[in-house]
Amino acid sequence: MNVTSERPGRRPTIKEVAAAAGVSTAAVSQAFNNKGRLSEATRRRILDAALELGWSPSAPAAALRNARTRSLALVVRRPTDVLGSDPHFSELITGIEGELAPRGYGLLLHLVSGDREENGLYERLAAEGRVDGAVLTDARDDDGRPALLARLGLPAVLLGSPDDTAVVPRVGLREQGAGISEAVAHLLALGHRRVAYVSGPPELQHTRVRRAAFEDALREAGLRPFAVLPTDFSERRAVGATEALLDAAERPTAIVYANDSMAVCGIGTAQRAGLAVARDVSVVGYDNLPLGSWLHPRLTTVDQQVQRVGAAAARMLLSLCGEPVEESAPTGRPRLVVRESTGPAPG
Amino acid sequence: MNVTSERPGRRPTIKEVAAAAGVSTAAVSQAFNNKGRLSEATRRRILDAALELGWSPSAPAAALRNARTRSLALVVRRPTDVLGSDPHFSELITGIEGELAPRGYGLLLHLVSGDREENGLYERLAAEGRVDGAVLTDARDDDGRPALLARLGLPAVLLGSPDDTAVVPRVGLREQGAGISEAVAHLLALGHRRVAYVSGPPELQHTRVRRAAFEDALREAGLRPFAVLPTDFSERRAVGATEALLDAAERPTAIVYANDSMAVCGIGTAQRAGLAVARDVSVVGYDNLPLGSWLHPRLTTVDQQVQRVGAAAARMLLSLCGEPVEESAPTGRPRLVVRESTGPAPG
DNA sequence: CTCACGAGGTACATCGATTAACCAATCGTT
DNA sequence: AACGATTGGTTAATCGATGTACCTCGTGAG
Repeated sequence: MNVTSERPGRRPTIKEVAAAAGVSTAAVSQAFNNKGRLSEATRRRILDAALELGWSPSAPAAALRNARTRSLALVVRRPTDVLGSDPHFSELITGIEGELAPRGYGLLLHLVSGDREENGLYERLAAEGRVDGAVLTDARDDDGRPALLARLGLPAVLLGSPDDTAVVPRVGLREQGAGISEAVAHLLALGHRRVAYVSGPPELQHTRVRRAAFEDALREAGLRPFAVLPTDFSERRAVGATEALLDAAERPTAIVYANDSMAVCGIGTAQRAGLAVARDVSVVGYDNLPLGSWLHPRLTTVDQQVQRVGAAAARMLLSLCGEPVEESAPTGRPRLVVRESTGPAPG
Repeated sequence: MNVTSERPGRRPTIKEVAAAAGVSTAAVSQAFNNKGRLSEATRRRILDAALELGWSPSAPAAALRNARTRSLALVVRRPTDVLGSDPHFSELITGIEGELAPRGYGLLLHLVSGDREENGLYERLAAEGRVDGAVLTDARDDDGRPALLARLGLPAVLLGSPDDTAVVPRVGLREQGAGISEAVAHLLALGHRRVAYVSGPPELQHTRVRRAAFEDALREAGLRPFAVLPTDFSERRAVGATEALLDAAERPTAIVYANDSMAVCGIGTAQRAGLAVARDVSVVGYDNLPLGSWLHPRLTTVDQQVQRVGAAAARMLLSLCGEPVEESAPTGRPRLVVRESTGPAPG
């Protein structure tokens, strides 16, 4: 461990490694990148010397030379209120990082509050050459980001219904509506007839998909939604929507929420109103956050495997960046997880 | 907008800007860094040309030249089970990013599962010169990271009880135990005498601090803890500890948890056991996650302002990296937030 | 008139790694 | 023995921005 004796902060350079191994810097580079032609003996000697000195190629130098930084951007849009986004993004990041880490890639995380800020950030990241690509979340209708990123020449993937014909490939589970359909079927089988939906922000694409699935599933059973209330995913709106529903003359016997966080708010609101969840009113969430199973009653929800989708998105993006990765689309579809927050329709 | 006509992906370089402005590349650099001596006229001409071409200095090139990347690392250790860490880190990241973004810094986020992996990662980040510094979370007893980072010459701050004499400065609220003391006082005032504590992993430093505060506060009232049960912050252990406590012959009338996530699990467990939280058993959490106020009953908890601490840590670290930032220590101390999960001791 | 000086810029080396082009042995072949 | 091919490397240019040392004017003083 003579490493310890080195003056801290002084990083060794390729030159020193080359000197230590008695070769040229080119040889060192070749040894590390498995290019060129080196005898197994010298290759080993070089790697040993590098290990001894604790050397790794300087990322900025390599990035400058190769025009590739080996890091990807994830920009998280965090509107006014936090609700719902957090655990979702944690899962997503877990999935992404799982693919990046073993390949030596880094994830550059940014939080923004709005449209202009997000776009400006992409411009800057591209102009500065800070990242090789970006993961776009929360596909919106009339989403300007794909075009922007295309113009910037920055590889990207968008999370949403699969569609590889688009400017920017989309990664996600197929049959996005399936989970909601299953949820409605589950409720209908329990005898529910007055079913309401508390949706997310209208501009998000998945809001439309889920809402349509909800309405279609009811229509096929010859029913109409009790109500469909849009929210901005904030606690205030989630609580407000729930209160409005529960205050109705003939209140719904079941409420489906566009995400788990709102469902939790809904459960709290119902309980505060003196109702027993599952017995008086059934609640269904969406996302299958761990949180859902801590509660009493445990939340019936739709699992959409955010983590696996994130991993698939990362692989797709890496592949777009020229990395040798097989880009396996995420298999399966959103699935209902029946727990305790749903029960037979009252009365 | 002749920018649109450019071939995508072809980033302009400083040379082109220099040519466009009719000056040397050195002048362009000086204009952007406010160094050297340039007339106001040429400076403006250069900035205009850069804007026109959409140029920003290449981050890798600048990093190579200056030995500073303008990005910081946050390594999140994510053990077996996720519980508790997620929302906490979301808050932390929010606080950090709020300071980094306006200064053009980036946050490189990594997830690791263990000790060796975390240390190896720091070695690599330092060796590759990928970051200028790192934020260390979850101070542990016998924590090897400060020494490691010092050896690597990588500036760092550690979240925990303030202590700027240490190898690596620590940033956090003062009087870390105050929140727990307040919680115990609150419970005692409500008439509770059998109070239990469900703690976090023993190796974490805050576990010891909070536990000591808990025991001290009870001792001052001439009482002893009903029990102190350690956990690993997992749902399983949180539920298990709660069940053990509630199964006891003379069960505790109040339980204090080392974080909100476990408290939520505890509430669920108590309810499942047929108990009414606040009436039959009081519950106190720690962290003041948004989640706590969605529940019914709303969670009484300790606010430790993770976001503000994160911001302070970021400022401290930026300052260590040579950035002109005033490093204001986070003011205040952990405070009890009384909501609905605590009530008078039963009968 | 000449020289020193400052204002305003420029030329060039440099950061560390990569790679195309090149070169010196060695080997097998006829 | 002579020659092409192969092996195992090396040399030098390059990526884009930055900073030091230097150069060139115009001006004011002596």
